[in-house]
Amino acid sequence: MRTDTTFKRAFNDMIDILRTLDLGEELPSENALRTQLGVSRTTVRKVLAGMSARGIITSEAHKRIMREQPRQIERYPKEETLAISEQVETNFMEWMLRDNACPGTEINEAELARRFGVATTIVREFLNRFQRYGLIEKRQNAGWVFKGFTASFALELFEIREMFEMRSARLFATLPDGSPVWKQVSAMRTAHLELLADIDARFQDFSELDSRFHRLIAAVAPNRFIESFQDVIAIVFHYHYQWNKRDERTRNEVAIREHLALIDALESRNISLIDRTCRSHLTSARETLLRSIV
Amino acid sequence: MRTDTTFKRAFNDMIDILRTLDLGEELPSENALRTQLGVSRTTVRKVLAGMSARGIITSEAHKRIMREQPRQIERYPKEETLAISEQVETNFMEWMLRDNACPGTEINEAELARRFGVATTIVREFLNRFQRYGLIEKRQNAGWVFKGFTASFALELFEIREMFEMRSARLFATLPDGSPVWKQVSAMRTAHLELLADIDARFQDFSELDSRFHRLIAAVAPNRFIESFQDVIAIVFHYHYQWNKRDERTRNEVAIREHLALIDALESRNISLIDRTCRSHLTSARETLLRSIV
DNA sequence: CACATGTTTCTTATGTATAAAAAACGGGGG
DNA sequence: CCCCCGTTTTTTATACATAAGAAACATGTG
Repeated sequence: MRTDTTFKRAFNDMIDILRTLDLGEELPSENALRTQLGVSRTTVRKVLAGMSARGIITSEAHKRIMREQPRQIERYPKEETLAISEQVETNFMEWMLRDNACPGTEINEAELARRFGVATTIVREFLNRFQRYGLIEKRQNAGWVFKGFTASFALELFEIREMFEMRSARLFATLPDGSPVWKQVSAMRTAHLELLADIDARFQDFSELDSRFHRLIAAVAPNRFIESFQDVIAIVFHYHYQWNKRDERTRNEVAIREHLALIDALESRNISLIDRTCRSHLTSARETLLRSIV
Repeated sequence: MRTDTTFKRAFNDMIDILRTLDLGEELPSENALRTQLGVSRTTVRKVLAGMSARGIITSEAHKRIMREQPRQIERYPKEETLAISEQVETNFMEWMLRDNACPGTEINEAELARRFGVATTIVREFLNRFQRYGLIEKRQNAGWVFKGFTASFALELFEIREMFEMRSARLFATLPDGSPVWKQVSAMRTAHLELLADIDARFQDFSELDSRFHRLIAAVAPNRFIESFQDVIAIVFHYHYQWNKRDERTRNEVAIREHLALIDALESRNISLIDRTCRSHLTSARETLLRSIV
């Protein structure tokens, strides 16, 4: 009943590993592969068996040899490497953000399960996890209510975000020169500059950089609740902007420049400058989001 | 497969409703009872059928009459009125806070299900919901890790709590005289004074009052993420202090006095006084919690 | 004896089944 | 036509089943 997405993902990854080997070369041990692929040895063995069956490697006694370069053709398609629970997330976000989904809509576990073609258990599990994002609410012995991806959602989200982010940014002013964080900040600046230099081609890479940037700032003083809130922000932005591409290039370019200003401010250790720069970035991000909600 | 806890709870509640009626009096309509009991009409009818079967009421055509006062004996025991998912919560919190459960302990869905005598589905569902409290973490394709009810958990919790609470408390300074909130604040003071007057007998009632007090403060400017965080606080305090009774009376009395001081401060609209009083209460609550963790 | 591979056992991810509860439907009386 | 009650349909809460994956155990080889 369980899908073999872990196997398929590992299989695809193994192709990349094999491509680094020469013909006739001996493969790493199962345990080494286990670490490289990040799966259990059981799955490693299944992958190796698959490679054997395709004639890509040969398994002699206690020895596996590269026989033939695997071709990209052999890869499993991306969809088959996603666990059902991940597909449900995508399906649901799409339903919510792209289709109808006006505030107050009742969410029906059974119907979603039918629509997505999965078991109710999975939908239920997803909704239970998704609850923490503040977009749905459960009613006892009945279904869920969708509260809407509304302006007030965005405002509440940003109120918290501002509290958290200002708290972390301010802490930078007190960070000693020797802290390893400064190196990461500096690397972050480089990454931003590189993206900016090639913005026309790479503007879509910003989303991931954005998330990494804000996580770096928060990580200056770890707090599990703040980190968990960043998951909320990440998922909201990821999916929302995935279906709202308006002005994407401009939007991202503006944000990059704001990030660079904030990096300068952090390095200056000037607390009032940090405050101003950080708040202005958040205000601008909030306005951008609000404008795109309508 | 599903338990009939909703029915049993409604049945017990119905006994209380029937006790307000005279013998021979006609019962309210099914719809009216539905609202009073907060369940579906299906369940109301099941309850009525049960009452009929016991001879407590008679059902003539389109008319139900009180026949006999129900006795308390007829009540279902409390345990049978709790949904399995609620029992699992209690069981789990008990396992976590009272039994072993040191940081890093691996949590095994299957084993917990066996231990609690329930289906794995339910345990899984519970863990998924419980994840947001920041005490457990999931590892892909494997079990969960208990992060420990540690000092750092308490510190992180209180860092957020302070941010949120100070934010709300400060807003009181700008609240107009006519705001209905002031009535609620004043009622809150009365409730505290009453509890204080009878502290020796009622000190255990504080926990619930505490939660209501902090929710009232937060409600001055509703934010779903803050409200959701208060659930975290509520559950942590509820269960933790349920098994840590040391100094309970003193602890609660101190907190009541701090609440009263905060109420005075709020009413004064003096922002620096509010700040000071609020922070000092939170500091004291934090220290109390830290002391009880050891 | 350290580490690699082969084998067995246990756990998780996901589907299916079903009683309980909710919701929808429908007829009848004031 | 609105509300009440009887009936039917749909959905949720919970149990159980099973393939995939992880972990534990066993055996072999340099």
